Amino acid sequence: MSTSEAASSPHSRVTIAQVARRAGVSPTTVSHVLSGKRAVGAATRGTVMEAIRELGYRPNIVARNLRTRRSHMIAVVVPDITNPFYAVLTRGLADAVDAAGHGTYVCNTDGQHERERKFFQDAMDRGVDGVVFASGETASQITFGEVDQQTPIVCIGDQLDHPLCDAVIPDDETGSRAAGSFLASRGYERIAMIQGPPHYGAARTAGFRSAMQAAKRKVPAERMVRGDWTRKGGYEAMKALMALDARPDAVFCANDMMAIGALDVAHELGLSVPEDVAVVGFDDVDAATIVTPHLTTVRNPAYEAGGTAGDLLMSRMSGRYTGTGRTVVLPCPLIERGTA
Amino acid sequence: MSTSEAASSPHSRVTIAQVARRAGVSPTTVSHVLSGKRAVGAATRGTVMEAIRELGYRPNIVARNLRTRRSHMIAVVVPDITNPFYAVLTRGLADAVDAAGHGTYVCNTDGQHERERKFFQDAMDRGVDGVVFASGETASQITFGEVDQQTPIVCIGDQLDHPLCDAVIPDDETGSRAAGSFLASRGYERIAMIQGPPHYGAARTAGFRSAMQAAKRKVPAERMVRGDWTRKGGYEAMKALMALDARPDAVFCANDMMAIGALDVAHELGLSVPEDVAVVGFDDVDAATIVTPHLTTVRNPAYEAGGTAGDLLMSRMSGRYTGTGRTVVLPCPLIERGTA
DNA sequence: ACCCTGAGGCAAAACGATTTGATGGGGTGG
DNA sequence: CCACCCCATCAAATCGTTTTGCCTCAGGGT
Repeated sequence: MSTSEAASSPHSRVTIAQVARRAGVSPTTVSHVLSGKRAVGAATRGTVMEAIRELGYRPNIVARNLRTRRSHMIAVVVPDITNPFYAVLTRGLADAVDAAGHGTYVCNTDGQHERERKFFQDAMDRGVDGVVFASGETASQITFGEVDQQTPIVCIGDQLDHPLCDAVIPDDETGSRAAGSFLASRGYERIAMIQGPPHYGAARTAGFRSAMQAAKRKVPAERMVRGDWTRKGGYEAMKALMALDARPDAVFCANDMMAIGALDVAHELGLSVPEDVAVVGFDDVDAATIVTPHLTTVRNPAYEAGGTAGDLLMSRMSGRYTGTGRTVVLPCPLIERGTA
Repeated sequence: MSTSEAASSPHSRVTIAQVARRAGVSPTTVSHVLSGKRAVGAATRGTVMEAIRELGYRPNIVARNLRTRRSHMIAVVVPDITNPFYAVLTRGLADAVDAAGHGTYVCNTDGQHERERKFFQDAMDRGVDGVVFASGETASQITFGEVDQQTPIVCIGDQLDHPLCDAVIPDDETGSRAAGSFLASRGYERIAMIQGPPHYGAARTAGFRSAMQAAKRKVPAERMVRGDWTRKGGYEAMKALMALDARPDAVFCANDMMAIGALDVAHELGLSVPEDVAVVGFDDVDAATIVTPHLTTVRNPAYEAGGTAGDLLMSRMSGRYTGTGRTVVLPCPLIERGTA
């Protein structure tokens, strides 16, 4: 009894050949009714469909991938999925490509170059159809090695030199300029900035500087300090700032987590925000509206970035676009809330 | 600097056959030096390695997967990767299985049954080596259909009836009891609870009730309200609670986001926490230490849950364990902070 | 001398699909 | 009635590995 029916064949999956035999046709025909790549007679199609249903046939995707050289899988390599920014970005990507039947393979690099390389290689070996690279600002040639000319890559937040990979970059500079101008227009005089670590977040620093210059605010070196993107780093940087002789009356932070650390200091010192000191962040993570008062910040469009990355990828995968690397820049609007 | 051989094959990848030809051996031998499944002479091995290096050979993983019926890929299906709890869980899983060379394929279901099924099917079709299911509390038989007896499944937060799939469940009940007892021991009298939606989070409610009974606190029905896990839901539930004639002096919330919503209400009403009203949450998300005062809560060990899920999976995949479904329960310790 | 064993290697058969070239059959127009 | 073309179908090759069975050659024990 076990040979004849579907449910009774316990562990080996049904193959296309079995369906074909059952329907009294060749495997080719079954394949064609499934893919629709060639016409199949209505009667035959019916018989085949019937057989498929009866046997509970499910195509073996691995075999299909081998033959077609498409995996319908996209790798996204990020520093840490635990970081809300990257989680949202990943979700944006997933939503964008899901409809087309693509899965997303997530790689956490912790920002380590070694792991970035390893995962990139791994993704290539696995035959993913595309990779979106959002880890590290230095999407160097070295990371990718000799890029397989076939599989598209899109870098988020950085522009790779390679002509065949697209880039989506949030407009950090304009956003930061807006933040700076806003603070100046509010009448703050001694405006400081907590930057990212050396070699990181250069655009945010540049935008801020440009705004200060336009507003005729001097920014002495001691008012430009650095943090390591974390809450703790922001806390320490703010501490240093508040110990200055000419205490800043406003602080622009290169990301929200550091801004939250800065607010910790303000609370600790009994300073009221924004009266005694204003704070502006960058990213607009969820936590920005959890802290009190709600954080004024610049929105970093993570979800949209992931989405457009997916679109760029798919336009190349489908062959709809072939050509030199495109760059789409996303606006980063200022969001006024309670801290400035 | 580029190797002349590797670069000369412009777009088609090097196959094992080419390596074999170059080394003057058969593909079989190359495979054996790679896998070590059979002994290979030292000299031959040297020649082969050399050829591999020169040609820049990388094995085609898809082909390997087809033959070996292993994909070294694990699917994790969660409601939403954007939710910090699941992000952390996913990271725990990824870290656990990465060392063994397994990738993680993330599926967002938004809690919709339909998507849960679809992704589960999809994962199976793709030939993943295992799936951890952390979406929905109702990991029903229906979701899985007739489970392929081959590929292991582990459910997080729920115990599936199926005997062959393992479960890791955070001990919600004990944790909630601890929270309840704690509030009682602090002398709060009119203790309320904001539960999850109907049919969800039953264990948390049960633990709380048990604690109330042990502490001889009556909990009238109007003090047991429901939210939908969100901040907004918590806000509204808390509003209702605070409008009661006998206003509660302590509120246990079934998760942190609702607790944060509850705190919003307290602030809005000018009530001081914990003097006027105490609040305790559940989960210990990052935001718990961002809100002021810091949230007293019960820790939900997301990272560990993901990790042990990975371990359970791997022990089955390797054949180290075969047998009926195991259940490991993880403790949820109370973390005292500022709101109670 | 003979058997047995283990090491080292190869040819060929899977794995389960897709794709290509060929083939037969039926209609239509000349 | 023939030429022609299109539709439906099939057999066989292909994708790039792994794995199985077999062969040969050496060496050691009896």
